Amino acid sequence: MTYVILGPTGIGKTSLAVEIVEHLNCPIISCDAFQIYKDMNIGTGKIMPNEKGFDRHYLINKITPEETYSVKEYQSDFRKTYEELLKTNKDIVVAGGTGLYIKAALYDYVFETYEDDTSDLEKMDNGALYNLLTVLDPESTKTIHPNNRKRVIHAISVARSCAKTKSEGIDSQEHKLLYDNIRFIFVNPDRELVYENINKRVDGMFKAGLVEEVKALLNKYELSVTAREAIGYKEVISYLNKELSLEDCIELVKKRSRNYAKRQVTFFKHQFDCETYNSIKEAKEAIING
RNA sequence: GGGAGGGUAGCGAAGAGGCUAAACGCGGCAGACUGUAAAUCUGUUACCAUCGGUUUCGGCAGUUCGAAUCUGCCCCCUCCCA
Repeated sequence: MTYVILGPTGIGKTSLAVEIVEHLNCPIISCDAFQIYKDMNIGTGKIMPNEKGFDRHYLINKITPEETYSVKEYQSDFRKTYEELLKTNKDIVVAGGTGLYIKAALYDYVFETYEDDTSDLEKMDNGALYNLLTVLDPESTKTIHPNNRKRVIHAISVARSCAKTKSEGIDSQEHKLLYDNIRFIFVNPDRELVYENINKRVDGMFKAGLVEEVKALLNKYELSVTAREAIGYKEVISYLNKELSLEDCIELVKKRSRNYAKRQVTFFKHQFDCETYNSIKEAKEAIING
């Protein structure tokens, strides 16, 4: 059986996963867009080598903060390690907060390889972009909001450089799980509690030396566009650039983490067919008792 | 004690007689999601309700067909001079 543990940031998913994995004696595949980076530890809440369960983890510390990474890469990394582990393990735990990554890994999503320079598109305004999309891939126009530049640009880019347009690609998929025996376990505690945990956790990160970690990171690497998006990192960078006071920086990190947790809940709730539990404890019992 | 400026929805902040249940920002809530996803974007946010209705802009009393906006008194806050 594969247990996919879903839940908003800061509720203790990792420790739950470790307990389960110890109990089941099985590996755990992380699904986290930032724990995949080496040397980004404190801010991502990553498990460390001296902690129990570390050795059972896959897909953490896999790449360097200089590398750009996205769903497509994760999808292939995940499937490779998952299928390999499946050969020798009865159970596998998948845990993480990056919903899209999990979805793309487990469902029949297809990402075509392509290269396209979008600098011409970046210069256009939303209206013009949307008009262009209407010409190149009218179907996509139904699901992408005109203000969502990022997606409009991407859809145009796919339409002009791939064999299929984005909407055609999606149409040709079956929207089915690729693997059998998967249980989606969604831990969804009361909002108030989640926010409280986040606030405490962020304070803890700063006490544990987040600022120092970011300094060291900047020293050692030229951060990639994706790596520098991490909450907790981008704000500390602003602080180091004197664009923010320490106090405002901490508050911002808390706020963005809360907003993020909210979005995660929405995604999990609607994108997966899952069993929902109000607490870590309940989720754990549900898994262990079968 | 003298002078000046203020009190507007959860917070910040516009509005200076009808077009205002009240701009905008933040926060909250809800939602979308197929290549930056810890990203990007949308809706909603006095109260009750389907149309629609009810009560609001420190308080009270006025002026007016009509007041958050004008007048009087009162209560708070900030700054300056004593």
